[in-house]
Amino acid sequence: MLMHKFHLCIFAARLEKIMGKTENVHNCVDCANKADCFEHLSKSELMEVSKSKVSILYKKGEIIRKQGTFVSSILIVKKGIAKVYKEFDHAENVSIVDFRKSGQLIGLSDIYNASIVQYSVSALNDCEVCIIDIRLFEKLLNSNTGFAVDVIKSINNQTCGILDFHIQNNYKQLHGRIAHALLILSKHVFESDDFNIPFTRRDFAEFTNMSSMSAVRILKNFRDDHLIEMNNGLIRILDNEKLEKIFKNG
Amino acid sequence: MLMHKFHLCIFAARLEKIMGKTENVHNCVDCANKADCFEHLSKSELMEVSKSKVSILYKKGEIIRKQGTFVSSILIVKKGIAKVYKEFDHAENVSIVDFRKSGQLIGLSDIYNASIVQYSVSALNDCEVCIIDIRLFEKLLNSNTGFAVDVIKSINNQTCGILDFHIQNNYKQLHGRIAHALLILSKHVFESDDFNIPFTRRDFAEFTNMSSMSAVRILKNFRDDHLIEMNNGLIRILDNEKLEKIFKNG
DNA sequence: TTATTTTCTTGATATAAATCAATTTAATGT
DNA sequence: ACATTAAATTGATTTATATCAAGAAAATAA
Repeated sequence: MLMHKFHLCIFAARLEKIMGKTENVHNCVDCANKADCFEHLSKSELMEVSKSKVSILYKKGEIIRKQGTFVSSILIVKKGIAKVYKEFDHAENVSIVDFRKSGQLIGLSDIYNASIVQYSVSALNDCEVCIIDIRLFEKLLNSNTGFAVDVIKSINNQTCGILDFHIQNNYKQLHGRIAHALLILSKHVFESDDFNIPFTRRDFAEFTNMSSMSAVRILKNFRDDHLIEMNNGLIRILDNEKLEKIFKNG
Repeated sequence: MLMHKFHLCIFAARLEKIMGKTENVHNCVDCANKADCFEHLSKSELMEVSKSKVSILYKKGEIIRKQGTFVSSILIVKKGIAKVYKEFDHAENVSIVDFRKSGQLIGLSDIYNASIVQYSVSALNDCEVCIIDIRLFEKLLNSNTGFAVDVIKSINNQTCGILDFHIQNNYKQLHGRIAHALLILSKHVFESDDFNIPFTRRDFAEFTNMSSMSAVRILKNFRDDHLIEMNNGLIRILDNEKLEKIFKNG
């Protein structure tokens, strides 16, 4: 039933694009979830974005963008949390690169760089995503310095954290890695000490580069030691300081 | 003796800056090792860079930029190869992030991002480095869209490769990692199948995140199997295909 | 040059983490 | 509500890699 409703939504959005409807339901000018860099666009530039963008709903687990396809757009997460991940060996192995939430951009690293999508993206929970033609995005970059500067800011902000996470991961052993992941999730992704989200043991494993059995064991350790609580999907951080300590000590 | 000469060089360059000398020996307009993004600057903009930049010589092993200090400049490698690395636990542990060579920029990821230097940089061999005030760099970004676009291009180009290397590293075991490192060094850093450079076993270990003993063992394996040759500092790749295979199979 | 420190090398041992295997629990589709 | 598939769990075993230790070689300083 829900599935059905969902497909209708996608269909409607796609139809809108196909039909060349010039007025979107959601107007970029008044959008509350605008990415930071769009603040520097003029009203007319925003109108141009409004006219050419589409907004799509993705159901939990759906693939939003597939590694290896041609780059054609920049995405902006409006609702939900998207998971950015790298596939290896024909998707047999996966490494989660980052998470993106409301107001955050996806695909910035493809601009003027690769014509091929470098990372797959899927919906961790139900997501609403705005899709902007990359040619429009690049046109705006070429005509608006304030915008370009803000895009540089966004890129640096994103990659700095990601690279750091993965480099640190290399240096830590399992307990430190899971502690790190929990801290990142609570402080930067969900921004709360408890979060109810379909974040599986496997996601933990793919985020921290370990086997899912190891992730299970360590999460169990943490639960036994009352550092966290885990009940049917809800994760709650009970002892931030101890997690920080475990993270720091490797 | 050489040391002495070197210190004089640095001193001269620093003196030049202090004295406010308006003509540098090396003029940015005619510089052959310009970073790509400088190609889009006008002659007057390049003259401005020329006037305010300094060119410094660093001896093999010297620290060019130290993690944790305040960001004040963007660096351009003119000669030699610089090593960008992250320090952990008060520099007891180190992870090499990237290498930069002639025409490549250092510090792009700090622009409009962190006020604190994120990675240390040292000279792998003798280096000549141009130092540009970050305020001038940011001023140019704000006034020249072509320049901003080229900087985005450079940033994406750099970070894409770095992130990929480190994510893949997490997934591979020792042989695969060393093979990967050798391929990166020969194809992208030194751009030759043999290179004579002070690249120690420890550098290999810090680049691929393993103990230096493991690096020694695996390099020995590779030498015994005639995949590489190593004699007093010279490294020569003998069998690219086999290395590729080892890299791919993990 | 000799002395001294650092890096390299190798074997033996310890340990962390993956893999294998088998069961339980939860999620999903019909 | 049932059947089916997928995810979580746990113990036993194996494997990869780090650590320890001690000597050789090389680089650097005196």
